[in-house]
Amino acid sequence: MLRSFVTAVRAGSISRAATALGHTQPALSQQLRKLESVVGRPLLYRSPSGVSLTRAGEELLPYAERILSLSAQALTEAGRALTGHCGVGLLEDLAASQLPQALADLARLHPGATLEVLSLSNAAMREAYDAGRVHLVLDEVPDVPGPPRWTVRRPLVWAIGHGVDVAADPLPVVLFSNTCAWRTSVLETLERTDRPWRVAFESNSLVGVLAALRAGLGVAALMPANLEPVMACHDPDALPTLPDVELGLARHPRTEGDPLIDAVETALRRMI
Amino acid sequence: MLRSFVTAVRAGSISRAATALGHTQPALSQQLRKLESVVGRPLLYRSPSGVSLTRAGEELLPYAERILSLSAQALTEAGRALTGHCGVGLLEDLAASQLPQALADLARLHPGATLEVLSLSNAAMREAYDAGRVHLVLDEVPDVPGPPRWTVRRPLVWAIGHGVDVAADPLPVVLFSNTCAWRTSVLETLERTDRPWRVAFESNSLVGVLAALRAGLGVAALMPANLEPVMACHDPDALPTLPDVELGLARHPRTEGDPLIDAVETALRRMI
DNA sequence: GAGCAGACATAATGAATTCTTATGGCCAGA
DNA sequence: TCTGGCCATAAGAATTCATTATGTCTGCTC
Repeated sequence: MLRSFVTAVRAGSISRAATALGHTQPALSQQLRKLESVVGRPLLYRSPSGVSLTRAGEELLPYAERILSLSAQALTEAGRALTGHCGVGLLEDLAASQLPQALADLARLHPGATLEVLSLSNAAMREAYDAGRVHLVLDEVPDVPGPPRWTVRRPLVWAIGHGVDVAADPLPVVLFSNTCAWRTSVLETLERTDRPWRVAFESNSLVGVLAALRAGLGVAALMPANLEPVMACHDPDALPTLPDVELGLARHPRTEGDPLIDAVETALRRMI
Repeated sequence: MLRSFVTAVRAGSISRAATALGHTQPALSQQLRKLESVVGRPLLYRSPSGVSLTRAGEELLPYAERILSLSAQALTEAGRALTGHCGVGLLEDLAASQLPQALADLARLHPGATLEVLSLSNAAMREAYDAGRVHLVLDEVPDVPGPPRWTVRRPLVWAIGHGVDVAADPLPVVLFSNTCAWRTSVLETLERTDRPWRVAFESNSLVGVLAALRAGLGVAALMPANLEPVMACHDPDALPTLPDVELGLARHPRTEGDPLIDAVETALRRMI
């Protein structure tokens, strides 16, 4: 039931979620309706182009994801008693999401294991990976320090700073100043649509970008997980649609067969 | 499925859990068996006197409780957008359990509300309650500052300090030094069974008691939620069985009808 | 503007899962 | 030895769940 909800939101449509889950569209449609009757209010806006979250849906989503991740971990890991150490390198945008919390849950389930999450610059990340201090790296595909074992595509969305006029000309844009791989693709998107823009603020950390948004300095491209609901852009035509980003996971070859690293890897794959 | 597990553990037997959930004993028996097949290892020891936790069961239990509490809250509270303030007074043994975490989850679901959890001495608690700074108090029945709206009975269990010999004569006992209502009932139990004992350590905080146990200073009576698995007493005949404690919830009359206080109260009732 | 494609809703049938009733085994206490 | 409490198992009944088959709406194309 919660799985249906989360999948539908991620897929953007009930039909796609249904095929993703290996079911039919009416089955998902019923499940979602039932979930809404349990909650007592609608969770999704239905439109001929797909579904989008209502206010109540936005509040439920993080809890649903947390519950699913806790369940999956508790049911598959309980009593396995893994030990060892695992270093995980994350893209900063992912490190700010609820992914580290889920990793913390996993660590608590295995008191004999230590788990370390860090997000570094590309160069430092590669160095830590080569040195064997970081065993798993989840990052954008061009930047992963090794052949990706699997990849996922995630969308980017616009975040509108507090009080910012979307129609402003030129458009004030808040950017990551470090060499973020989608920095260029965002700017290319703006150029291609002949939209005048200016750099309103640059920061080399996500919290800096979020602070600039809260201060109303401009708009920025973020992953949905880092988007505060009040900053969501509700008019799809106001700004050009952004390209997806492709994330990939690299695993250090020396860790092949390590049960703890296996567990962390499948946890990451499940939660991303 | 998880609900069956948690209820069975709390009830101490599958049959009692079944009636508590309004089902029959074979139904629960099947559910638990299925859960065990999902996890891949046994969660409960079955005996003609009831059930007890295996190692894997002990690990799963806190996660199961967390998942259930998150689900219940997310499904009933999503989109209600409560505001206001609620002060909650807890018995120290409860404040150390996972109850505050669940209250924190509730608070996160209502960004417009503030929630404050504190545990004070009986006198200070009553004063805060009378002054209206604390709106809900969950404590032992003799100590609640007002007529309890509902009560629950919870067992006490023995915690064996690290390396302590249960057969020692006299038995070294670690006690709360503040006027804990079950201090006397524990000592009465020992007296009644003609078991010689001595006070090995007194502390006025739970962390002090736990530290003394870890240091191997003696045995102590705790609520099961605060019992670290390694300290569990596995031989039911080694020490006399302890009486239950009766907890009650008092609610300040001025808060009647407040939706936020309503939500917190039902959350407490559900999780205790 | 007619037709088409994609997306969601609804209704009814069929398949699974889940619960119940009925029964048996096991251990403890009288 | 008998009785009562507890758990396990088996088979039928009931409920839930998913599928197939439609219908409606919107947006897009010609």
